[in-house]
Amino acid sequence: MKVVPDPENQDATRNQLLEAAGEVFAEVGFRNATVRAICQRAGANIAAINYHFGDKETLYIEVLRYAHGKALEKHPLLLDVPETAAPEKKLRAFIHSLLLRVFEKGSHSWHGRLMSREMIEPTVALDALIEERIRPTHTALATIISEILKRPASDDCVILCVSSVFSQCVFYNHCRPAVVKLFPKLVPHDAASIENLAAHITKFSLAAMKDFSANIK
Amino acid sequence: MKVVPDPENQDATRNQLLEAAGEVFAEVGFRNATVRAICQRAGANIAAINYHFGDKETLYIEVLRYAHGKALEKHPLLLDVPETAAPEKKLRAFIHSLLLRVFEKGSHSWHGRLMSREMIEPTVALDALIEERIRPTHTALATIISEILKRPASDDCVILCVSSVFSQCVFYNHCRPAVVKLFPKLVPHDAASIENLAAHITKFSLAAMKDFSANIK
DNA sequence: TGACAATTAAAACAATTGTTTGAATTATGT
DNA sequence: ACATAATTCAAACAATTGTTTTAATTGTCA
Repeated sequence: MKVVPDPENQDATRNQLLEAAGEVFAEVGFRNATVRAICQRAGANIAAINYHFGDKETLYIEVLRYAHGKALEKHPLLLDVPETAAPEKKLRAFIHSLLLRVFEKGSHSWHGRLMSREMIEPTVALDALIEERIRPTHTALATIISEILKRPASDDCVILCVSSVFSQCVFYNHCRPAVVKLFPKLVPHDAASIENLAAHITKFSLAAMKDFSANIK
Repeated sequence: MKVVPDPENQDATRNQLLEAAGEVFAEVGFRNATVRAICQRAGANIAAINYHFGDKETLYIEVLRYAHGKALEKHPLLLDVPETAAPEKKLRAFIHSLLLRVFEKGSHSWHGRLMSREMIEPTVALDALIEERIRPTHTALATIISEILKRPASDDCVILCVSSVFSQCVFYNHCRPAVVKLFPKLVPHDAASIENLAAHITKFSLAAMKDFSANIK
């Protein structure tokens, strides 16, 4: 029987495989990633993936789930903002948190790229990713914007503004190579510049929506 | 010696390879695309790619160049707007043209996806793509926004707004699977709905920037 | 027509892929 | 300490990859 003596070192190779696979998948994509490269980076044997996960595809699905949990655990949807705060403050916190995930520098900087790849080259893991991760994020943003525009969250106008705000944040995830090449100084490099970018997107969007709620009859 | 009797049917297989390769590369990416699948779709022999292009990578570079030319030929940067028009009208025309390329339905609908892939998984073709295609596009947009904000095109504020506008358009290129799944009715399906989306992005951005130019000292 | 270049065709090549196998090793419970 | 389950390991497997080769076919000009 399996006993659980030390949950820390439990399944050590399994966790190392998840970490290594996350990096490799983010670097070269699912199909281009070789199990040999992953196992080598994890310091494991070639057969380790099939033993612990069954096959390469199951490993990929588990990696997405793993990265998902780690990312939201580190940067919750809203940072330090009470539920009763003004929607404008919530919007700023939401944008800031999303940008922190986009520009994550730590050992899990690969999880953003992993999501971008899943958009461009969907796999069987996409549906779960959308339902478990992206939809809750959009719902949270839609709630905030619904308050700002004073219209129901299902309103076309709210949905369009959600996309407008969201797109400005994930833009740096999907077009990083171009942004780095065209506007190097636009790419945040530390916490302060991430906050600056969050300030711009917040200001830009609030100004746009202020005009919206004023002009719409 | 090679003679050129009929420039239409000249290099027929070569063109068929370019078209077929464009579709396949857009569908599954460079590494996942097999020369067998491309040649089969082009109705050519397995060895045709190596004969006409040398190798698979050269074919890919040629495909990007080919798609680039076709796309801008069909949808110029500015649609039916004179050089002397108001910058607000130019902005609307620019956004509309960009969205037309993003939602292109014709036989070259794959070229947008090809660009998205190049961002996520850069190849040797990326630098040329940025310099020959993306930089001119951004420069055109920066000129328009520079007029609207009445600030030099090199101003940080202008650059940030260029990104804000641009991101709202290409968002539908990079996150199509999620948008289709989360807000199906948001995805334009004909010329009229593309124009509606262009109207929203234009209105959203103009409202934001109007506030910008008013508040910045 | 006949010689020669251009193109197409089928087959085979070497390299790499994910996966499986079966033995060796380690850890665990009594 | 022993028996048993869990895990690791090296080797090999079958399938697929881009490319090359060599012959057949087509087209072109003298």
